[in-house]
Amino acid sequence: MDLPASQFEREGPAPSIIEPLCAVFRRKIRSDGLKYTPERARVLDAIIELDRLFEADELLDTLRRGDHRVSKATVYRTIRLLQDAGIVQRVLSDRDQAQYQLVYGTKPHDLLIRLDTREAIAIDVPELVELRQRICREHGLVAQGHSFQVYALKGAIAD
Amino acid sequence: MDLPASQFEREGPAPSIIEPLCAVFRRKIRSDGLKYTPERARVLDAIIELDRLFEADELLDTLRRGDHRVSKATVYRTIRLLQDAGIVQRVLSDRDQAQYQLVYGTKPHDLLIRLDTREAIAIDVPELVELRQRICREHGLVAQGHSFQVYALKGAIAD
DNA sequence: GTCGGTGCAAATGCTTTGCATTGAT
DNA sequence: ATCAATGCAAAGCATTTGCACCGAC
Repeated sequence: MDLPASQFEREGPAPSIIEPLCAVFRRKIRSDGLKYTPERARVLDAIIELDRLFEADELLDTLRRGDHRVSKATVYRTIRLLQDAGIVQRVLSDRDQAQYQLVYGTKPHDLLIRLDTREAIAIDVPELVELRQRICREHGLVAQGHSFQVYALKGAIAD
Repeated sequence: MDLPASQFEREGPAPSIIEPLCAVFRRKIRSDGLKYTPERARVLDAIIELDRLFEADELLDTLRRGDHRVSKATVYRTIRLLQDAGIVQRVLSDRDQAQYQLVYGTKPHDLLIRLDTREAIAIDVPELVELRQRICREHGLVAQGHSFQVYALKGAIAD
């Protein structure tokens, strides 16, 4: 597991436990007058298979292991399409490579991250919704989502 | 400087309202057997003058407006030094250019980020400290820091 | 006088783009 | 048959690095 991410609440179509993601993607692609190609399907498959934060690079590696190769250019182009479709989101990061995650149909995660093991534990902090509303109101804005990570250690001194 | 995916409380020397930041920087630089040059001083000045999240680019622009120019290479090299000194920290971001902020002697900043303009506003949310303590206690851990960002829009529908 | 620092330009490394060919519809 | 998609290689950017000269100590 790697560094966290911003999670946004989704708007738009329902989470859809029934409809597979690839179908959602295909529908969106076609409704834009574009074509649903095997390469695009494979990129999405690789993302689903990875099932965690990913970088374009890792996707490329995963895809290379398959029978059919997908070019770097297509991987980047597909990531962009998936972002436009609301299926993938670029996450906040302090690394040099962009990081993405699958977000379609997920709730926002708040994370508790162990600095020693880098383990990330999903936590539920309902009061943050109210908190962020209050903050936004004070600035004349409307909250769309949030990201909260707590960093911790086992048996440390501070705090 | 790898860990901080976010905002941590500083350890080490006191926040120092008396001692100017440049003096802190100079002391650190010299204690490492390095040299405190006018260029390095000017970069730190520019950061202090900007007084907000910044990108290397903006720093360069600010510096160009002055009489003495500082090269791009030196700006990047100095940012790295300032990170090592714990004066500047790279922040989580989903942009293409890295973003940094002054952190020396400051409390962790929580951020309010406008999704439309990408503007990041530092906010103070003191209750998060207590919140994170509670969360950590429930997991038998000790909090070391946290990261909180709220994403918002002007006059949007949701929330 | 010594090293380390600076500016410049070249090199990197991630990401995007132009173009000729291929393929989904 | 059409028009978008693909793969490749080249181009674009942000950032880093090599090197000759410069300056803090």
